[in-house]
Amino acid sequence: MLEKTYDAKTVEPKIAKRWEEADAFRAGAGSKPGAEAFTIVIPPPNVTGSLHMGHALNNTLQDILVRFERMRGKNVLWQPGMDHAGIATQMVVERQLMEKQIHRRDIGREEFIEKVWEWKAESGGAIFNQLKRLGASADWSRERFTMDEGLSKAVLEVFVTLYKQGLIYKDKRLVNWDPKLLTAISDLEVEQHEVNGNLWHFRYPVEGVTYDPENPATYVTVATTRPETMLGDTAVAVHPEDERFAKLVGKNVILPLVGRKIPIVADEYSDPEKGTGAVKITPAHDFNDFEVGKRHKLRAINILTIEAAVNLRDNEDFLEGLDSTSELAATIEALHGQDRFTARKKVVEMMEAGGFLDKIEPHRHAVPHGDRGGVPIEPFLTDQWYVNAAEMAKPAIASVREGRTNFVPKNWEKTYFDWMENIQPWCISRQLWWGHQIPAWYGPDGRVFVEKTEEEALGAAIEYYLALEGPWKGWVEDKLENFKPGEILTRDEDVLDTWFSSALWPFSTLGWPDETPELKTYYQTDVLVTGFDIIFFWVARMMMMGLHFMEEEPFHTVYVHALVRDKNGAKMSKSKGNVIDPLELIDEYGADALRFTLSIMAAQGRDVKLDPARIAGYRNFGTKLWNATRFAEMNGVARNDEFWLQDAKLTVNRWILTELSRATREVTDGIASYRFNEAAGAAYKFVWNLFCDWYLELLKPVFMGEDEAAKVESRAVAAFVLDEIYKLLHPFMPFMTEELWAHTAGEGQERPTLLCLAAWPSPEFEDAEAAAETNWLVDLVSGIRSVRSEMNVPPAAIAPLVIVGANDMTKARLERHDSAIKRLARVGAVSHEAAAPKGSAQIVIGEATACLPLGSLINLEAEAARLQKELAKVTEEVARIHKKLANEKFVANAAAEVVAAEREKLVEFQEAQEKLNVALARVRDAG
RNA sequence: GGGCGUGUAGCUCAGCGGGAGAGCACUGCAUUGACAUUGCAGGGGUCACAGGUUCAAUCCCUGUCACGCCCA
Repeated sequence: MLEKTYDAKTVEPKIAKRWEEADAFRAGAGSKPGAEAFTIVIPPPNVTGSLHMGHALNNTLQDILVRFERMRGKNVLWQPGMDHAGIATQMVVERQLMEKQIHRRDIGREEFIEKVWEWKAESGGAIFNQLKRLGASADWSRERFTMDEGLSKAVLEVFVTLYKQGLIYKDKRLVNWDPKLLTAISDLEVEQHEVNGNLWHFRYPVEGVTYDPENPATYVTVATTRPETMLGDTAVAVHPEDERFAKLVGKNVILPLVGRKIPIVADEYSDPEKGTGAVKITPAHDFNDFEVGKRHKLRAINILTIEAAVNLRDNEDFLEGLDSTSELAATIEALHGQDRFTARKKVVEMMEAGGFLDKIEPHRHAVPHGDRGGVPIEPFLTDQWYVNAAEMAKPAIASVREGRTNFVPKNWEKTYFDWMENIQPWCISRQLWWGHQIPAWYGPDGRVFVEKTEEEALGAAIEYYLALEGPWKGWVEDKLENFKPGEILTRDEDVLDTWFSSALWPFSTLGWPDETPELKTYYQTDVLVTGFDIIFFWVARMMMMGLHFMEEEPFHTVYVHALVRDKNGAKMSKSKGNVIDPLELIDEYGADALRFTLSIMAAQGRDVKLDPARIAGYRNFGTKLWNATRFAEMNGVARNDEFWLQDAKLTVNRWILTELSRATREVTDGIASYRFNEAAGAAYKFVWNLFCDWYLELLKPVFMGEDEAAKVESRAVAAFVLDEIYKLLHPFMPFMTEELWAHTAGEGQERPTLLCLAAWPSPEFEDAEAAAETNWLVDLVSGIRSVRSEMNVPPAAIAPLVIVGANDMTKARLERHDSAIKRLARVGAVSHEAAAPKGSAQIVIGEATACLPLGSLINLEAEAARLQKELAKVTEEVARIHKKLANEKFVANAAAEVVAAEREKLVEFQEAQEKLNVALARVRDAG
């Protein structure tokens, strides 16, 4: 016998163990030979990560698909794994070392990387156990990590191939530089933060005239949000059509504090409406200025160190072309080595002291911040490696355009296209230690050799230098003769962006570049389930890499789910303190309740606002099913393979089987079309509102009755329907359903298979007549209950039921369901009369009127009011439909079946109207 | 500024061309028999606003207002 309530805490670990021991999630588990493959690769969580609500939703949806397809007999692989999260992981380990006062540079690269692996072995991948607690049925035996040997091999292969194809190259450009983490980051890793700043207005004196702050003709005023960058200014730009400055174009101004002569150029970048209309140009420290600089062949003078401190002394770029004046010396003395924010204050002070500060305006603007380091990023001129993303995007755009890969919901395509069509070169090098070190080696003259191994690079280098009649030939020969070939090349220190390896995930995890059987079977994968926030980071890049190296899209469908927010719609964030920990929810309500809530709320195109009260509600749903099983068990419901469902005779049984078919179709279609909320909703309604509320209630009189054949049939049917319910709910509530499945195997019997490997239901049974009859019964019972409640009839009171105007079919139905009606509607003897007895409450049901002679219990006035209200409603309907049908245009234009349906409705409402009129007259008579 | 999305019951949300729905909350009644993590019954909505298309609009189109997100 089942316990009274389901205890998730004890059942979940037990079931998890059972799955594990059965190896139930192994790729292809339970499938027939030659079955169609179904593959999902997990969006690899960060090795430093722990389960948050986004993961919970993401993995619940994947698990639903995977469990569903597994039960449908497909050869399923859900490929799990993690990415190495270059910056995040390095930060974690560095922080640990700092606690021991160790900087990574103290121990060197090799030892540091060892420390990272140690950290990973100890605390990395905690998220997998959390995913298991959620019930995720991935093939854990195939877990992959982007830094694994195999995946690293794939990274090398891809890098070298793309380099040789000219799609990866090294370039000197402005990058987003994180001065805290000391690495370049990609555009996508930059967040814009609105901050309160200032617009400082500086006056730059025009060359050749005496500067006079009172005379605007002697200077140009520029406005800037970053005063310290003025040290690197190499021009002032004005709009070509701005007449105010027309005469100045071509002249020079003298950069205050520095003394550099810089030109005034005409460039459309300058916005006459903004600031003063003139803008200072610092090509080395601003992306827009960099472009202006290119157009006007301006110098780019870098005046910052990698830590974003001012760098002037001994800075050749800066000093070039400057006279060593005392002003310059003072500037260098005051600013060299100052942090950018300190320097900003000082520059402003010095400008003010020199009379060059015009005014300061408060100004709110967006400042780019690194998403990991959290400090403002610096546009910084460095050498980095890039992928020619524009070229690789072309086939990836075509795939979506031509429908070989589809976004669900479709509107995300637009986001994808917008980004892909304006894509910038992808900066893939990072100045970190943790990651895939770039397979590039530099020769003595700086020439780069890109190969998979150092040996190959060396081979290529030797071949190159020996063939070259130049100064390095002898040098190389010397190294070779003295057994020091290792000194010929120096490896590039940088590593690759983590997303570079993640982009290979759908095929690198399957063994590529080797031609493994897994690769052959499971690529192309089927659907990628992910949040919209990584469409750019990840989805787009997988598309590019998959198409380039596999010549086939990595997946045919991208299902994009929403964000999980708190119940007020706010994004969950640590700073707001509104984060809900899914593990706490699992502890409190069980994994099934959390999963069911997330899936029933996962409507396409809308965020999930999660209120824990909802989870409690869906936990109750589980309890309901649990108790339904318990009830069944108490009444001898058990699997009976000898009973042939088509032989069922009782209307209730034929009805529930019909409804089961309907629910099965709804759940199946819902999952298959990624409408998880509809699938879950259909299952919920069927189980609670049909199976529990009506079917089991209708069986009670059967089980308490004398008809043994009816009992045998009902036990068999109820057992069958429960089995099918477990299956339908299994993708949503895997733990409880698996437990119930095992529990209901039958005395001393075992199920031939775990539920997670059982065959998905297929709807077959249909009996429209049984369905109609049961609907009638439900209407009758509900009607009587309503009246009783409104008349305040005590539940214990039993009234006789008198039927007026019943036809033969209704009479037969009343007889068939006699005991059920008596029990559920709490009525006594059922009889037929020509007219309603005096003092009756009356319920119109089809062609008949059901009367409850309540005698003294009835309040005639209240009953009259009740009937009046109902009559008013029906009359309104009659009028509405009447008007509609009287409209010739409606009859002429509307679909024939719509018109027919309206006519039918009209007849029904008119009948009800008549009956109600009679009933009302009867009540008034009695009064 | 560009793009995407959302305004439906007190709250959270489905529905998206032909009779306004769910869960929670609320009100009344019910407690030895599957389940109080329950049952039965009930109250509650000019479906943001204004136009338009249509025989018919919560649903389609246009505009307005409000809110959210992404990109500049």
